[in-house]
Amino acid sequence: MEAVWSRKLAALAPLTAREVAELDTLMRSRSRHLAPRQDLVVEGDAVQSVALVRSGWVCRYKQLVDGRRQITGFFLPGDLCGSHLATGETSDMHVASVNEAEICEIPTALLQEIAQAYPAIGHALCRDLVLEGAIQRSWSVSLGRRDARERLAHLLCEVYVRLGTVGLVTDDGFHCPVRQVDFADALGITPVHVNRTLQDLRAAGLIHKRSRFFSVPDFPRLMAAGLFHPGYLSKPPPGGPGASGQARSSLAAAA
Amino acid sequence: MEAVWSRKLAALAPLTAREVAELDTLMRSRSRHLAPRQDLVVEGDAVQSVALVRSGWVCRYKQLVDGRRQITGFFLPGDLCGSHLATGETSDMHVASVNEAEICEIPTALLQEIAQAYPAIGHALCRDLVLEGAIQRSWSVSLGRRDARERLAHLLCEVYVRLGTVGLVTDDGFHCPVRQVDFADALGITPVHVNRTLQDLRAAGLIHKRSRFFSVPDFPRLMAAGLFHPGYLSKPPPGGPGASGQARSSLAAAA
DNA sequence: CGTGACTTTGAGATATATCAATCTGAGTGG
DNA sequence: CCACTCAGATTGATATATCTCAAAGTCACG
Repeated sequence: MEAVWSRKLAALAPLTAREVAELDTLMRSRSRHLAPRQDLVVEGDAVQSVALVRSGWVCRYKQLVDGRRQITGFFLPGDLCGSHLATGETSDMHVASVNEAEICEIPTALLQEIAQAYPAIGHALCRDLVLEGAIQRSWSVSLGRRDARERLAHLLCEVYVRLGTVGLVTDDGFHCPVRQVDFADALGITPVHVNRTLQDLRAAGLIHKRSRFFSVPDFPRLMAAGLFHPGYLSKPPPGGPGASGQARSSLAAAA
Repeated sequence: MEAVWSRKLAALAPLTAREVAELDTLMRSRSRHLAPRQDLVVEGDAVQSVALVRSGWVCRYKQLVDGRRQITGFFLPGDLCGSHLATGETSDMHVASVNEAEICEIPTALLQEIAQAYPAIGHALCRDLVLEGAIQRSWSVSLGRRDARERLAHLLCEVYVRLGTVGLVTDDGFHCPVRQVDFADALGITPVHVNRTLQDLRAAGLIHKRSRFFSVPDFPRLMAAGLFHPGYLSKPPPGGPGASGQARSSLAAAA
Protein backbone atom coordinates (compact mmCIF):
# COMPACT_ATOMS: atom_id res chain seq x y z
CA MET A 1 0.00 0.00 0.00
CA GLU A 2 1.51 3.26 -1.13
CA ALA A 3 1.04 6.80 0.03
CA VAL A 4 0.09 5.63 3.43
CA TRP A 5 1.56 8.64 5.17
CA SER A 6 -0.12 11.26 3.07
CA ARG A 7 -3.41 9.45 3.46
CA LYS A 8 -3.11 9.53 7.18
CA LEU A 9 -2.13 13.18 7.40
CA ALA A 10 -4.74 14.22 4.85
CA ALA A 11 -7.32 12.77 7.20
CA LEU A 12 -6.06 15.15 9.87
CA ALA A 13 -5.85 18.34 7.85
CA PRO A 14 -6.70 19.18 4.24
CA LEU A 15 -3.58 18.89 2.11
CA THR A 16 -2.93 20.17 -1.38
CA ALA A 17 -1.74 17.88 -4.15
CA ARG A 18 1.68 19.49 -3.81
CA GLU A 19 1.87 18.60 -0.16
CA VAL A 20 0.72 15.07 -0.75
CA ALA A 21 3.39 14.67 -3.41
CA GLU A 22 6.03 16.02 -1.06
CA LEU A 23 5.12 13.48 1.60
CA ASP A 24 5.02 10.61 -0.87
CA THR A 25 8.42 11.51 -2.21
CA LEU A 26 9.95 11.79 1.21
CA MET A 27 8.48 8.49 2.20
CA ARG A 28 10.04 6.67 -0.73
CA SER A 29 13.52 7.72 0.28
CA ARG A 30 15.68 6.22 2.99
CA SER A 31 13.99 2.89 3.39
CA ARG A 32 15.03 0.33 5.93
CA HIS A 33 13.93 -3.23 6.42
CA LEU A 34 13.22 -4.80 9.79
CA ALA A 35 12.99 -8.48 10.67
CA PRO A 36 10.20 -9.51 13.03
CA ARG A 37 10.78 -8.50 16.64
CA GLN A 38 13.77 -6.39 15.89
CA ASP A 39 14.51 -3.51 18.25
CA LEU A 40 14.59 -0.14 16.57
CA VAL A 41 15.04 2.01 19.64
CA VAL A 42 16.28 0.82 23.01
CA GLU A 43 15.32 2.42 26.30
CA GLY A 44 17.84 5.12 27.05
CA ASP A 45 18.72 5.88 23.44
CA ALA A 46 18.97 9.51 22.50
CA VAL A 47 16.44 10.27 19.83
CA GLN A 48 17.56 12.13 16.73
CA SER A 49 15.05 10.87 14.22
CA VAL A 50 11.62 9.38 13.98
CA ALA A 51 10.72 6.33 12.00
CA LEU A 52 7.82 6.36 9.63
CA VAL A 53 6.18 2.98 9.18
CA ARG A 54 5.81 2.09 5.52
CA SER A 55 4.60 -1.45 5.99
CA GLY A 56 4.28 -3.90 8.84
CA TRP A 57 3.54 -3.17 12.45
CA VAL A 58 5.82 -1.66 15.06
CA CYS A 59 5.24 -1.38 18.79
CA ARG A 60 6.53 0.49 21.78
CA TYR A 61 7.06 -1.55 24.93
CA LYS A 62 8.52 -1.53 28.38
CA GLN A 63 10.42 -4.46 29.78
CA LEU A 64 10.40 -4.94 33.55
CA VAL A 65 13.30 -6.52 35.37
CA ASP A 66 11.56 -9.82 36.06
CA GLY A 67 10.52 -10.35 32.47
CA ARG A 68 7.08 -8.83 32.55
CA ARG A 69 6.51 -6.78 29.42
CA GLN A 70 3.93 -4.17 28.55
CA ILE A 71 3.29 -2.98 25.05
CA THR A 72 2.09 0.60 25.26
CA GLY A 73 1.08 1.15 21.69
CA PHE A 74 1.17 -0.05 18.13
CA PHE A 75 2.43 1.92 15.17
CA LEU A 76 0.69 1.05 11.94
CA PRO A 77 1.60 1.94 8.36
CA GLY A 78 1.58 5.71 8.07
CA ASP A 79 2.41 6.25 11.72
CA LEU A 80 5.44 8.04 13.03
CA CYS A 81 7.06 6.08 15.87
CA GLY A 82 8.23 8.19 18.71
CA SER A 83 7.69 11.76 19.63
CA HIS A 84 8.05 14.16 16.76
CA LEU A 85 9.13 16.71 19.32
CA ALA A 86 11.63 14.73 21.27
CA THR A 87 14.87 15.62 19.62
CA GLY A 88 17.70 14.87 21.97
CA GLU A 89 15.50 13.39 24.65
CA THR A 90 16.34 9.93 25.80
CA SER A 91 13.76 7.30 25.00
CA ASP A 92 11.74 5.97 27.92
CA MET A 93 10.93 2.71 26.17
CA HIS A 94 11.86 0.23 23.50
CA VAL A 95 10.46 0.38 20.01
CA ALA A 96 10.46 -2.81 17.96
CA SER A 97 8.92 -4.32 14.90
CA VAL A 98 6.11 -6.78 15.40
CA ASN A 99 6.52 -8.53 12.06
CA GLU A 100 8.58 -7.88 8.93
CA ALA A 101 8.39 -4.18 8.44
CA GLU A 102 9.70 -1.39 6.31
CA ILE A 103 10.39 1.95 7.83
CA CYS A 104 11.87 5.21 6.75
CA GLU A 105 13.95 7.15 9.23
CA ILE A 106 13.35 10.87 9.14
CA PRO A 107 15.68 13.16 11.05
CA THR A 108 13.60 15.38 13.28
CA ALA A 109 15.34 18.39 11.80
CA LEU A 110 14.05 17.50 8.36
CA LEU A 111 10.56 16.91 9.67
CA GLN A 112 10.69 20.33 11.19
CA GLU A 113 11.76 21.95 7.95
CA ILE A 114 8.87 20.36 6.15
CA ALA A 115 6.45 21.47 8.79
CA GLN A 116 7.70 24.99 8.29
CA ALA A 117 7.64 24.90 4.54
CA TYR A 118 4.16 23.39 4.42
CA PRO A 119 2.02 24.72 7.25
CA ALA A 120 -0.81 22.33 6.53
CA ILE A 121 1.56 19.44 7.05
CA GLY A 122 2.78 20.98 10.27
CA HIS A 123 -0.77 21.33 11.37
CA ALA A 124 -1.54 17.72 10.54
CA LEU A 125 1.53 16.60 12.46
CA CYS A 126 0.36 18.52 15.49
CA ARG A 127 -3.04 16.93 15.30
CA ASP A 128 -1.34 13.60 14.95
CA LEU A 129 0.47 14.24 18.20
CA VAL A 130 -2.76 15.10 19.96
CA LEU A 131 -4.34 11.98 18.54
CA GLU A 132 -1.49 9.86 19.83
CA GLY A 133 -2.11 11.24 23.30
CA ALA A 134 -5.79 10.39 23.10
CA ILE A 135 -5.01 6.84 22.02
CA GLN A 136 -2.56 6.45 24.86
CA ARG A 137 -5.14 7.58 27.38
CA SER A 138 -7.71 5.22 25.94
CA TRP A 139 -5.25 2.40 26.60
CA SER A 140 -5.08 3.41 30.24
CA VAL A 141 -8.84 3.26 30.39
CA SER A 142 -8.87 -0.22 28.90
CA LEU A 143 -6.13 -1.52 31.13
CA GLY A 144 -7.64 0.02 34.22
CA ARG A 145 -11.34 -0.48 33.82
CA ARG A 146 -12.26 -2.90 31.08
CA ASP A 147 -12.28 -6.66 31.38
CA ALA A 148 -10.36 -8.93 29.03
CA ARG A 149 -13.14 -9.26 26.50
CA GLU A 150 -13.76 -5.55 26.34
CA ARG A 151 -10.06 -4.81 26.09
CA LEU A 152 -9.57 -7.13 23.19
CA ALA A 153 -12.67 -5.90 21.39
CA HIS A 154 -11.64 -2.30 21.99
CA LEU A 155 -8.17 -2.87 20.63
CA LEU A 156 -9.52 -4.57 17.55
CA CYS A 157 -11.85 -1.65 16.97
CA GLU A 158 -9.04 0.84 17.35
CA VAL A 159 -6.92 -1.03 14.86
CA TYR A 160 -9.83 -1.47 12.49
CA VAL A 161 -10.46 2.26 12.38
CA ARG A 162 -6.82 3.25 12.16
CA LEU A 163 -6.08 0.79 9.38
CA GLY A 164 -9.22 1.93 7.66
CA THR A 165 -8.02 5.49 7.33
CA VAL A 166 -4.92 4.34 5.46
CA GLY A 167 -6.84 1.97 3.23
CA LEU A 168 -5.70 -1.27 4.80
CA VAL A 169 -9.13 -2.63 5.58
CA THR A 170 -10.44 -4.87 2.84
CA ASP A 171 -13.48 -7.10 2.90
CA ASP A 172 -14.33 -5.80 6.34
CA GLY A 173 -11.13 -7.23 7.67
CA PHE A 174 -7.45 -6.68 8.06
CA HIS A 175 -4.19 -8.50 8.34
CA CYS A 176 -2.91 -8.51 11.92
CA PRO A 177 0.58 -9.84 12.62
CA VAL A 178 0.18 -9.70 16.39
CA ARG A 179 0.81 -13.04 18.11
CA GLN A 180 -1.22 -14.05 21.12
CA VAL A 181 1.74 -13.31 23.39
CA ASP A 182 1.84 -9.81 21.98
CA PHE A 183 -1.86 -9.32 22.51
CA ALA A 184 -1.29 -10.45 26.06
CA ASP A 185 1.44 -7.90 26.60
CA ALA A 186 -0.65 -5.15 25.07
CA LEU A 187 -3.81 -5.98 26.99
CA GLY A 188 -2.19 -6.68 30.33
CA ILE A 189 -3.37 -10.27 30.50
CA THR A 190 -1.93 -13.73 29.98
CA PRO A 191 -1.40 -15.45 26.64
CA VAL A 192 -3.70 -18.28 27.58
CA HIS A 193 -6.35 -15.84 28.58
CA VAL A 194 -5.96 -14.10 25.24
CA ASN A 195 -6.56 -17.41 23.59
CA ARG A 196 -9.75 -18.00 25.52
CA THR A 197 -10.97 -14.47 25.00
CA LEU A 198 -10.34 -14.73 21.29
CA GLN A 199 -12.41 -17.90 21.20
CA ASP A 200 -15.08 -16.12 23.14
CA LEU A 201 -15.30 -13.30 20.58
CA ARG A 202 -15.26 -15.81 17.77
CA ALA A 203 -18.02 -17.85 19.38
CA ALA A 204 -20.07 -14.69 19.74
CA GLY A 205 -19.66 -14.09 16.02
CA LEU A 206 -17.91 -10.80 16.62
CA ILE A 207 -14.82 -11.70 14.64
CA HIS A 208 -13.70 -14.36 12.22
CA LYS A 209 -10.11 -15.32 11.96
CA ARG A 210 -8.22 -17.20 9.29
CA SER A 211 -4.64 -17.44 10.41
CA ARG A 212 -3.52 -13.83 10.66
CA PHE A 213 -6.48 -12.25 8.94
CA PHE A 214 -9.26 -10.88 11.13
CA SER A 215 -12.61 -10.09 9.69
CA VAL A 216 -15.29 -8.10 11.37
CA PRO A 217 -18.72 -9.07 10.12
CA ASP A 218 -20.57 -6.54 12.25
CA PHE A 219 -18.47 -3.61 13.36
CA PRO A 220 -21.17 -1.90 15.46
CA ARG A 221 -21.55 -5.05 17.49
CA LEU A 222 -17.82 -5.29 18.05
CA MET A 223 -17.80 -1.66 19.10
CA ALA A 224 -20.50 -2.36 21.63
CA ALA A 225 -18.56 -5.31 23.00
CA GLY A 226 -15.53 -3.10 23.50
CA LEU A 227 -17.39 -0.01 24.71
CA PHE A 228 -15.68 1.63 21.80
CA HIS A 229 -16.53 5.14 20.62
CA PRO A 230 -14.53 6.22 17.61
CA GLY A 231 -14.78 9.92 18.36
CA TYR A 232 -11.29 10.18 19.78
CA LEU A 233 -9.77 8.79 16.60
CA SER A 234 -11.35 11.10 14.12
CA LYS A 235 -11.45 14.70 13.16
CA PRO A 236 -14.18 16.76 14.80
CA PRO A 237 -16.95 17.75 12.39
CA PRO A 238 -15.74 20.89 10.63
CA GLY A 239 -17.53 23.99 11.86
CA GLY A 240 -18.83 22.18 14.90
CA PRO A 241 -20.25 24.02 17.91
CA GLY A 242 -17.87 26.64 19.23
CA ALA A 243 -15.09 25.54 16.94
CA SER A 244 -15.61 28.34 14.51
CA GLY A 245 -11.98 29.25 14.09
CA GLN A 246 -9.69 26.94 12.21
CA ALA A 247 -7.73 24.75 14.57
CA ARG A 248 -4.31 26.24 14.94
CA SER A 249 -1.31 24.34 16.02
CA SER A 250 0.64 26.17 18.61
CA LEU A 251 4.10 26.07 20.09
CA ALA A 252 5.52 27.42 16.90
CA ALA A 253 9.10 28.50 16.69
CA ALA A 254 10.63 27.15 19.78
CA ALA A 255 13.99 26.24 18.36
CA MET B 1 3.65 28.19 46.91
CA GLU B 2 4.41 30.76 44.28
CA ALA B 3 6.23 30.61 40.99
CA VAL B 4 5.32 27.03 40.60
CA TRP B 5 5.09 27.22 36.84
CA SER B 6 8.42 28.86 36.26
CA ARG B 7 10.03 26.36 38.60
CA LYS B 8 8.65 23.51 36.61
CA LEU B 9 9.62 24.89 33.21
CA ALA B 10 13.05 25.95 34.43
CA ALA B 11 13.67 22.32 35.28
CA LEU B 12 12.99 21.48 31.64
CA ALA B 13 15.07 24.16 29.96
CA PRO B 14 17.31 26.92 31.30
CA LEU B 15 15.33 30.15 31.59
CA THR B 16 16.57 33.69 32.03
CA ALA B 17 15.34 35.88 34.88
CA ARG B 18 13.29 37.80 32.33
CA GLU B 19 11.52 34.65 31.21
CA VAL B 20 10.86 33.51 34.74
CA ALA B 21 9.37 36.90 35.51
CA GLU B 22 7.19 36.71 32.44
CA LEU B 23 5.78 33.35 33.51
CA ASP B 24 5.20 34.46 37.07
CA THR B 25 3.35 37.54 35.93
CA LEU B 26 1.18 35.62 33.55
CA MET B 27 0.39 33.10 36.23
CA ARG B 28 -0.87 35.73 38.62
CA SER B 29 -3.46 36.99 36.18
CA ARG B 30 -6.79 35.44 35.39
CA SER B 31 -7.22 33.29 38.45
CA ARG B 32 -10.16 30.98 38.96
CA HIS B 33 -11.21 29.00 41.97
CA LEU B 34 -12.48 25.44 41.84
CA ALA B 35 -14.43 23.54 44.47
CA PRO B 36 -13.45 19.92 45.05
CA ARG B 37 -14.55 17.58 42.28
CA GLN B 38 -15.67 20.31 39.98
CA ASP B 39 -15.57 19.60 36.26
CA LEU B 40 -13.41 21.97 34.30
CA VAL B 41 -13.69 20.32 30.92
CA VAL B 42 -16.34 17.86 29.85
CA GLU B 43 -15.82 15.15 27.26
CA GLY B 44 -16.72 16.61 23.89
CA ASP B 45 -15.93 20.22 24.76
CA ALA B 46 -14.02 22.16 22.17
CA VAL B 47 -10.74 23.28 23.69
CA GLN B 48 -9.72 26.91 23.31
CA SER B 49 -7.54 27.32 26.35
CA VAL B 50 -5.44 25.35 28.75
CA ALA B 51 -5.61 25.61 32.50
CA LEU B 52 -2.50 26.10 34.53
CA VAL B 53 -2.74 24.64 38.02
CA ARG B 54 -1.72 27.20 40.67
CA SER B 55 -2.68 25.15 43.69
CA GLY B 56 -4.56 21.97 44.40
CA TRP B 57 -4.73 18.87 42.27
CA VAL B 58 -6.64 18.33 39.05
CA CYS B 59 -7.22 15.08 37.19
CA ARG B 60 -8.28 13.85 33.81
CA TYR B 61 -10.74 10.97 33.77
CA LYS B 62 -13.00 8.90 31.59
CA GLN B 63 -16.44 7.88 32.70
CA LEU B 64 -17.86 4.66 31.25
CA VAL B 65 -21.56 4.19 30.73
CA ASP B 66 -22.05 1.79 33.61
CA GLY B 67 -20.35 4.02 36.16
CA ARG B 68 -16.84 2.67 35.93
CA ARG B 69 -14.36 5.51 35.99
CA GLN B 70 -10.69 5.68 35.12
CA ILE B 71 -8.46 8.55 36.06
CA THR B 72 -5.77 8.81 33.42
CA GLY B 73 -3.54 11.37 35.03
CA PHE B 74 -3.08 13.96 37.72
CA PHE B 75 -2.16 17.58 37.15
CA LEU B 76 -0.16 19.08 39.99
CA PRO B 77 0.68 22.70 40.71
CA GLY B 78 2.68 24.04 37.81
CA ASP B 79 1.12 21.63 35.33
CA LEU B 80 -0.83 22.61 32.27
CA CYS B 81 -4.01 20.55 31.96
CA GLY B 82 -4.80 19.45 28.50
CA SER B 83 -2.87 19.49 25.32
CA HIS B 84 -1.04 22.69 24.65
CA LEU B 85 -1.45 21.89 20.99
CA ALA B 86 -5.08 20.99 20.88
CA THR B 87 -6.72 24.23 19.91
CA GLY B 88 -10.12 23.54 18.48
CA GLU B 89 -9.94 19.82 19.09
CA THR B 90 -12.72 18.28 21.07
CA SER B 91 -11.71 16.85 24.40
CA ASP B 92 -11.68 13.09 24.71
CA MET B 93 -12.10 13.15 28.47
CA HIS B 94 -13.23 15.06 31.48
CA VAL B 95 -10.93 17.24 33.51
CA ALA B 96 -11.88 17.98 37.10
CA SER B 97 -10.43 19.27 40.30
CA VAL B 98 -9.54 16.72 42.95
CA ASN B 99 -9.69 19.13 45.88
CA GLU B 100 -10.04 22.90 46.23
CA ALA B 101 -7.88 24.29 43.51
CA GLU B 102 -6.86 27.50 41.85
CA ILE B 103 -6.21 27.57 38.19
CA CYS B 104 -5.43 30.14 35.58
CA GLU B 105 -6.92 29.74 32.15
CA ILE B 106 -4.55 30.58 29.37
CA PRO B 107 -5.89 30.89 25.83
CA THR B 108 -3.81 28.67 23.60
CA ALA B 109 -3.25 31.63 21.31
CA LEU B 110 -1.56 33.51 24.14
CA LEU B 111 0.54 30.52 25.06
CA GLN B 112 1.66 30.34 21.50
CA GLU B 113 2.64 34.01 21.42
CA ILE B 114 4.74 33.54 24.51
CA ALA B 115 6.42 30.49 23.08
CA GLN B 116 7.32 32.55 20.06
CA ALA B 117 8.52 35.56 21.98
CA TYR B 118 10.63 33.46 24.36
CA PRO B 119 12.10 30.47 22.57
CA ALA B 120 13.42 28.94 25.77
CA ILE B 121 9.90 28.88 27.12
CA GLY B 122 8.66 27.30 23.91
CA HIS B 123 11.34 24.73 24.22
CA ALA B 124 10.43 23.97 27.81
CA LEU B 125 6.77 23.60 26.81
CA CYS B 126 7.73 21.10 24.15
CA ARG B 127 9.73 19.09 26.61
CA ASP B 128 6.78 19.26 28.96
CA LEU B 129 4.64 17.73 26.28
CA VAL B 130 7.11 14.92 25.75
CA LEU B 131 7.26 14.37 29.49
CA GLU B 132 3.49 14.13 29.68
CA GLY B 133 3.59 11.40 27.07
CA ALA B 134 6.18 9.45 29.02
CA ILE B 135 4.12 9.69 32.18
CA GLN B 136 1.05 8.51 30.34
CA ARG B 137 2.88 5.48 29.02
CA SER B 138 4.21 4.67 32.45
CA TRP B 139 0.62 4.55 33.64
CA SER B 140 -0.17 1.98 30.99
CA VAL B 141 2.72 -0.09 32.24
CA SER B 142 1.47 0.09 35.80
CA LEU B 143 -2.09 -0.71 34.89
CA GLY B 144 -1.10 -3.55 32.62
CA ARG B 145 1.75 -5.24 34.38
CA ARG B 146 2.14 -4.18 37.99
CA ASP B 147 0.16 -5.52 40.91
CA ALA B 148 -1.77 -3.30 43.28
CA ARG B 149 1.10 -2.75 45.67
CA GLU B 150 3.53 -1.86 42.92
CA ARG B 151 1.02 0.43 41.26
CA LEU B 152 0.37 2.37 44.42
CA ALA B 153 4.05 2.64 45.28
CA HIS B 154 4.84 3.70 41.72
CA LEU B 155 2.21 6.40 41.73
CA LEU B 156 3.42 7.73 45.06
CA CYS B 157 6.95 7.86 43.70
CA GLU B 158 5.82 9.71 40.60
CA VAL B 159 3.97 12.25 42.66
CA TYR B 160 6.85 12.59 45.10
CA VAL B 161 9.26 13.44 42.32
CA ARG B 162 6.90 15.75 40.47
CA LEU B 163 5.95 17.66 43.58
CA GLY B 164 9.61 17.81 44.50
CA THR B 165 10.52 19.72 41.39
CA VAL B 166 8.07 22.48 42.24
CA GLY B 167 9.11 22.63 45.86
CA LEU B 168 6.08 20.98 47.37
CA VAL B 169 7.91 18.21 49.17
CA THR B 170 8.72 19.15 52.75
CA ASP B 171 10.03 16.90 55.48
CA ASP B 172 10.24 14.05 53.01
CA GLY B 173 6.53 14.18 52.55
CA PHE B 174 3.72 15.87 50.73
CA HIS B 175 0.09 16.76 51.04
CA CYS B 176 -2.07 14.49 48.90
CA PRO B 177 -5.76 15.29 48.54
CA VAL B 178 -6.57 12.08 46.72
CA ARG B 179 -9.29 10.02 48.40
CA GLN B 180 -9.15 6.25 48.39
CA VAL B 181 -11.88 6.13 45.76
CA ASP B 182 -9.75 8.34 43.56
CA PHE B 183 -6.70 6.18 44.08
CA ALA B 184 -8.86 3.25 43.09
CA ASP B 185 -9.95 4.94 39.88
CA ALA B 186 -6.40 5.93 39.07
CA LEU B 187 -4.89 2.53 39.81
CA GLY B 188 -7.61 0.44 38.23
CA ILE B 189 -8.52 -1.36 41.44
CA THR B 190 -11.24 -1.19 44.05
CA PRO B 191 -11.46 1.29 46.92
CA VAL B 192 -11.35 -1.47 49.48
CA HIS B 193 -8.31 -2.91 47.85
CA VAL B 194 -6.68 0.52 47.93
CA ASN B 195 -7.34 0.58 51.62
CA ARG B 196 -5.69 -2.76 52.17
CA THR B 197 -2.76 -1.94 49.94
CA LEU B 198 -2.22 1.32 51.77
CA GLN B 199 -2.12 -0.58 55.02
CA ASP B 200 0.29 -2.97 53.48
CA LEU B 201 2.70 -0.20 52.50
CA ARG B 202 2.31 1.39 55.92
CA ALA B 203 2.97 -1.90 57.66
CA ALA B 204 6.10 -2.34 55.57
CA GLY B 205 7.27 1.07 56.76
CA LEU B 206 7.33 2.43 53.23
CA ILE B 207 5.03 5.33 53.96
CA HIS B 208 3.56 7.09 56.94
CA LYS B 209 0.28 8.85 56.71
CA ARG B 210 -1.33 11.41 58.95
CA SER B 211 -4.69 12.24 57.45
CA ARG B 212 -3.85 13.66 54.02
CA PHE B 213 -0.13 14.02 54.54
CA PHE B 214 2.08 11.24 53.22
CA SER B 215 5.62 10.95 54.34
CA VAL B 216 8.25 8.80 52.76
CA PRO B 217 10.92 7.80 55.25
CA ASP B 218 12.99 5.87 52.74
CA PHE B 219 12.43 6.88 49.15
CA PRO B 220 14.77 4.30 47.59
CA ARG B 221 12.87 1.55 49.29
CA LEU B 222 9.57 2.91 48.04
CA MET B 223 11.03 3.12 44.55
CA ALA B 224 12.05 -0.50 44.75
CA ALA B 225 8.57 -1.50 45.88
CA GLY B 226 7.08 0.29 42.88
CA LEU B 227 9.75 -0.75 40.37
CA PHE B 228 10.13 2.97 39.89
CA HIS B 229 12.96 4.52 37.88
CA PRO B 230 12.85 8.29 37.85
CA GLY B 231 14.65 8.63 34.54
CA TYR B 232 11.53 9.30 32.55
CA LEU B 233 10.61 12.26 34.73
CA SER B 234 13.82 14.17 34.57
CA LYS B 235 16.03 15.95 32.14
CA PRO B 236 18.72 13.84 30.51
CA PRO B 237 22.19 14.66 31.78
CA PRO B 238 23.38 17.60 29.69
CA GLY B 239 25.99 16.56 27.18
CA GLY B 240 25.13 12.93 27.56
CA PRO B 241 26.28 10.28 25.09
CA GLY B 242 25.26 11.15 21.57
CA ALA B 243 23.15 14.06 22.67
CA SER B 244 25.72 16.63 21.77
CA GLY B 245 23.40 19.06 20.07
CA GLN B 246 20.98 21.07 22.13
CA ALA B 247 17.51 19.60 22.11
CA ARG B 248 15.44 21.49 19.63
CA SER B 249 11.72 21.59 19.67
CA SER B 250 10.29 21.02 16.30
CA LEU B 251 6.99 21.45 14.54
CA ALA B 252 7.46 25.16 14.49
CA ALA B 253 5.18 27.44 12.58
CA ALA B 254 2.25 25.33 11.71
CA ALA B 255 -0.47 27.91 12.08
C1' DC C 1 -23.49 15.43 69.75
C1' DG C 2 -25.56 14.51 65.12
C1' DT C 3 -24.70 13.78 60.48
C1' DG C 4 -22.51 12.71 56.26
C1' DA C 5 -18.37 11.68 53.90
C1' DC C 6 -14.75 8.72 54.14
C1' DT C 7 -12.23 4.62 55.87
C1' DT C 8 -11.78 0.11 57.71
C1' DT C 9 -13.00 -4.81 58.42
C1' DG C 10 -14.88 -9.47 57.24
C1' DA C 11 -16.38 -13.22 54.46
C1' DG C 12 -17.49 -15.21 50.22
C1' DA C 13 -17.28 -14.91 44.90
C1' DT C 14 -14.85 -14.54 40.44
C1' DA C 15 -11.91 -13.17 36.69
C1' DT C 16 -7.66 -14.12 35.53
C1' DA C 17 -3.07 -16.40 36.47
C1' DT C 18 -0.22 -20.52 36.65
C1' DC C 19 1.54 -24.81 35.31
C1' DA C 20 1.85 -28.44 32.37
C1' DA C 21 0.42 -31.00 28.50
C1' DT C 22 -1.03 -31.59 23.90
C1' DC C 23 -2.08 -30.07 19.38
C1' DT C 24 -1.38 -27.68 14.80
C1' DG C 25 0.67 -26.11 10.81
C1' DA C 26 4.26 -23.95 8.24
C1' DG C 27 8.84 -24.70 7.03
C1' DT C 28 13.07 -27.82 6.11
C1' DG C 29 15.92 -31.28 4.83
C1' DG C 30 16.38 -35.82 3.20
C1' DC D 1 6.80 -36.17 -1.04
C1' DC D 2 7.35 -37.46 3.48
C1' DA D 3 9.09 -37.36 8.29
C1' DC D 4 11.05 -33.73 11.55
C1' DT D 5 11.02 -29.69 14.01
C1' DC D 6 9.73 -25.72 16.26
C1' DA D 7 7.01 -21.74 17.17
C1' DG D 8 2.73 -20.79 18.32
C1' DA D 9 -2.06 -22.10 19.64
C1' DT D 10 -5.11 -24.73 22.44
C1' DT D 11 -6.82 -27.31 26.47
C1' DG D 12 -7.44 -28.76 31.38
C1' DA D 13 -7.01 -28.36 36.27
C1' DT D 14 -5.88 -25.69 40.12
C1' DA D 15 -4.35 -21.36 42.50
C1' DT D 16 -4.79 -16.48 43.75
C1' DA D 17 -5.19 -11.52 43.47
C1' DT D 18 -8.67 -8.76 43.47
C1' DC D 19 -13.76 -7.89 43.64
C1' DT D 20 -18.32 -7.68 45.86
C1' DC D 21 -21.40 -6.85 49.31
C1' DA D 22 -22.47 -5.42 53.63
C1' DA D 23 -21.62 -3.79 58.13
C1' DA D 24 -19.13 -1.01 61.38
C1' DG D 25 -15.85 2.44 62.47
C1' DT D 26 -13.76 7.25 62.43
C1' DC D 27 -13.38 11.99 61.93
C1' DA D 28 -14.42 16.80 60.69
C1' DC D 29 -17.87 19.99 60.89
C1' DG D 30 -22.09 22.40 61.89
